[in-house]
Amino acid sequence: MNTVIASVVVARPPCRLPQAVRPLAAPIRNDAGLPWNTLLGPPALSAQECAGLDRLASLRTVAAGDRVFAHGDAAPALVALLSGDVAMGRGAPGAAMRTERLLHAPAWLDVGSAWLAGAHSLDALALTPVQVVELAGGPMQALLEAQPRLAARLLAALAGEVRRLTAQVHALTRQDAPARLAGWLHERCVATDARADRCVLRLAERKSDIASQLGMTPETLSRLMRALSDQRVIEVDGYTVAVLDVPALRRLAGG
Amino acid sequence: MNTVIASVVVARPPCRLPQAVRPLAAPIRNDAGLPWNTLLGPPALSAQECAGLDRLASLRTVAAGDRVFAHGDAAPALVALLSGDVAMGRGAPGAAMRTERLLHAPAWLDVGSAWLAGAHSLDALALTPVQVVELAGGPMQALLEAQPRLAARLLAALAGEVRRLTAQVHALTRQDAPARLAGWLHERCVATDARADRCVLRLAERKSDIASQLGMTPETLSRLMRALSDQRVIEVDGYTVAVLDVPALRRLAGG
DNA sequence: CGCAACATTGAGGGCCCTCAAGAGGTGTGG
DNA sequence: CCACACCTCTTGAGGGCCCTCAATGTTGCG
Repeated sequence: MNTVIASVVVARPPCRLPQAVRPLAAPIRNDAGLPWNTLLGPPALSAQECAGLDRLASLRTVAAGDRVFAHGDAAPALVALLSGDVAMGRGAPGAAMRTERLLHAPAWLDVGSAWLAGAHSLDALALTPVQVVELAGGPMQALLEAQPRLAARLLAALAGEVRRLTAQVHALTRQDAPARLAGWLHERCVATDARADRCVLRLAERKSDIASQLGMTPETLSRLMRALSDQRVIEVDGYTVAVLDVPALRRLAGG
Repeated sequence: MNTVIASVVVARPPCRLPQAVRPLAAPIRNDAGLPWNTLLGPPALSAQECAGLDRLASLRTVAAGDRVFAHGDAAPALVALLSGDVAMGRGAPGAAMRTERLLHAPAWLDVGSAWLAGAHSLDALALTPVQVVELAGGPMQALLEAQPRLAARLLAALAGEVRRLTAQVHALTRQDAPARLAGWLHERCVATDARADRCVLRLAERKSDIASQLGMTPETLSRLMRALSDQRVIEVDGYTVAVLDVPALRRLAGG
């Protein structure tokens, strides 16, 4: 008998998102403008600055289930996500990757590594068909000399990453699982409406991905959500979470 | 009777370090050159770039036990440590602060917040008499327009922070306490001598600070060190750790 | 209808924290 | 000089938090 080990691992989306959170197939932007202003935040860039970035930009598409890049890969360029969803994490190739962060376009995938002449420190896995833009490090450095104001924007982008990561380290070392979940929910509430005492959140990702980002297991997340429901702090219906008592969340988060 | 609440809290070093790790009183540099090259790494800066930074630099001294800055303070400037030791962490004023990171001069204390027009996200507590240099954000931005190459150096500094924090988040969410300790020791060995199978480390900080940075308690750290000793992977004598088996450390760290 | 993926719930156990006591080292005041 | 206070580290006992494993329910798809 011809025993051929033919288990070719077909690249495919690693997960099936429930209908409720499945992202609508976002139309790929084919019009001229790349979303620099969204990536770099206000104030708006000058036309000259946008043109400079456009000239350097190199587009690439990645199929769902493939990696945009892998940890350890040389990182010669800044990488930003133009369309689609990407999970950042680390895992052996072929094996399931544990998501440490989930990004929806538009967003930077790696705005730092290129400056160190180093390697990406995480894997980036396309969850949907994905389009990314890359800005080669060397030409980018030259562009900064012509357009020095761009540098401040990139510094701000990196500084934001530092702030986010610092907060995450603090949460992981100083807060237990209930406090981390309360903090995560509270942050989302504030982002929706800074003053309201109640708000409604729609979860845009699988609960197991949320758990993974919070450094806990899906089982623990489920139990904690149940506990918050029992305390009447939230009401959970599938992927819709109604927050009934925002101050209680802040209290539970320890702040 | 005149009951005067006279318990003035005298600012003093919050801890007593054992002689073995107590830093030698480093002479304050009063000579002209500020250590920009050490802070920003190779290649060396041009004389013009150094002069530009010198012009913006504003020195400040902080007594042992005082805060260089507190979390939530407005951060109008980049802050670097010129001499002394500083513990970064978060804690109520007056209360004991849990160290999340310990820095020895020269090093950046906060190279990011100023770009966000935001606030420091951690407290910085002087453990020894400390001298810091501050570079105001606005003038700094102007300097970058005159000296665009400086921007790349600052981007690299921030990118390094991002890489370090990303690794720390990964360790905290994906490794248990023994693996984190093994990884920490292994990293120090590699920094000392990349190829050797054994090396000797001198701990430059209290073990409780090491534990705090690794997200565990001093008791757990002590037990783990004992366990590694029993396995003949390391030998501990006070603040001297002799690593007998570097590959075993790498294995225990899960990589 | 069967299958696959995700979420939920329960039982059990291991890791690590908390609390407490004691040893060793360092600075202070008598 | 020496007793004492203070800080740190170590070691042990106990317990709680959260992970692991397993079974079941739900939803979407072929």
